[in-house]
Order: sequence, then structure tokens, then C-alpha cells
Amino acid sequence: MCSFEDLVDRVGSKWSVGILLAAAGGPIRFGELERAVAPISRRMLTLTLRNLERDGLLVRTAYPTVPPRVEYSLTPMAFELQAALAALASWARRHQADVAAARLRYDGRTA
Amino acid sequence: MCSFEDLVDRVGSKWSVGILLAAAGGPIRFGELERAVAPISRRMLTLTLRNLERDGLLVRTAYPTVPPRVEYSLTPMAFELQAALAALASWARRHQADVAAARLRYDGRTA
DNA sequence: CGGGATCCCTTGCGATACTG
DNA sequence: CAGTATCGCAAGGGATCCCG
Repeated sequence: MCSFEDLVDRVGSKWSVGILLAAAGGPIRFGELERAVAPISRRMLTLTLRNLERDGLLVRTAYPTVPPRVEYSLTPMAFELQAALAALASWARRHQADVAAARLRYDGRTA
Repeated sequence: MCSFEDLVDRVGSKWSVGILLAAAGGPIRFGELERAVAPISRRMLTLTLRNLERDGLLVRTAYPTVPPRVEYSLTPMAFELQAALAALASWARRHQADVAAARLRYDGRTA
């Protein structure tokens, strides 16, 4: 019902958000992604791209040139998703110090 | 730097969001959580609770009664996080049909 | 350049059993 | 009631090599 589980499964994979962020600035090539989202492995980059494409968040465009050139760009849906993710990023920035402090306290008590 | 990775590691674990949601209505007991976030295993419930507590998102209060009674409640920080998560949930609701359609198209092309 | 295929290790997580 | 301990499988993901 809540579909939140599905969302986490989709976007919660290790590299998805990083790829979405890297593609936010317009179409980006495979090799550029590989550097932008480093240190992602070639394999995981491919797999994650496929999943994002499958979910309709990314569009893959292959130019039949030589050497091959492939670009990935966000769909409108993905831009909306980014707006929502921005709220999360904002929270993370505002509270990262608090979280770090909480961890220190917790680890100190249990050490 | 971006700390987004950390955030995903923290909140992106399989049950975290469900627990946060279940605890949003005020202090909740271990057993209640177990039912609310079903079908979570006892082990994962404990582990996830510990992690959320460690990050300062949950407060654990144990009452030295018999039988024991333990309650978990959200911290102010966690309530703010929920507001951000609501944006994500909203996106998921608005686009779940689009995602499903995209998958059908993708799977159809590749089958 | 942009992948696919294979190998293998690590991690997450469920099942089960035991405890204060 | 609210955990902890141990086992074991399956998925996630890195390394490497190969290909159009």
C-alpha cells in the first residue's frame, strides 16, 4: 500500500542517488558518470543505469558513431524526484553534526 | 562531503522508514513495533532500533517493571526527517503508476 | 568507448533457540 | 516482554577479462 518499500528498493541502492545527481546537469556520458560517481565499478554503473532506465527515471540515447557515444538524461519524473531528494539533502546538512554527536555519545556509552 | 551516501546508508536500510513511521504517533513499545512493521524479524527490529537510537533519531526508554516495558519515541530531529520523507512519499504516490508503466515497457522491449 | 560475462567474497537478513 | 546468540543462505557488489 504505502509503496515506500518499493521506493527505497529503487532509489536506495548504493549508487542510484549519486547517478541521479550527476545526471541533473543535463545529458551525461557513460565515462563521465564513471568519474563523477567514483569510485563506482563499471559493473555497478551499468546495472544501476539499467534499473533507473527501467523505472523510467533515465533515458538512454546511443549514437551509432565510432567510437560509440551513449548519453543518459533525466526524465521529467526524475527531476521531480530530485526536488524531493533535495529536502532530504537539506535535512542531512542541517543535522549531520547532530548525528555525529549522537553517535559519539552512543559509542561512548557502550564502549 | 555530500553526506548523502551516509544518509542513504542510515535511512535506506530495509526497515528504518517503516519503524520511523510507526513511531510517529508517539511512544511505541517493542511488541507494538513488531506488529506494526510486520513481517519484520525480531533480530532486524532490534538491530534497526539500535542503529536509529545510535544516530539520535530514536530514544529508548526502559521501565524497570516486570514484565519489562520499553518504549521508543522519535527525537525532534526525526520529526524533521519525516517531513522530508513525506515529500518522497508524495512523489512515490504521484508516480507509482508511471514507474509501473515504464517497467512494463522496458520488460516488454527486452523480453 | 560502452558495455557484457564470470568469479568470488562480503553483507544483509531470516530462522531458530536461549535468557533476564 | 524484550531482547541476545548462532547459523546459514542469498543477494549485493567489487575485480577482472573479453567484446563490438
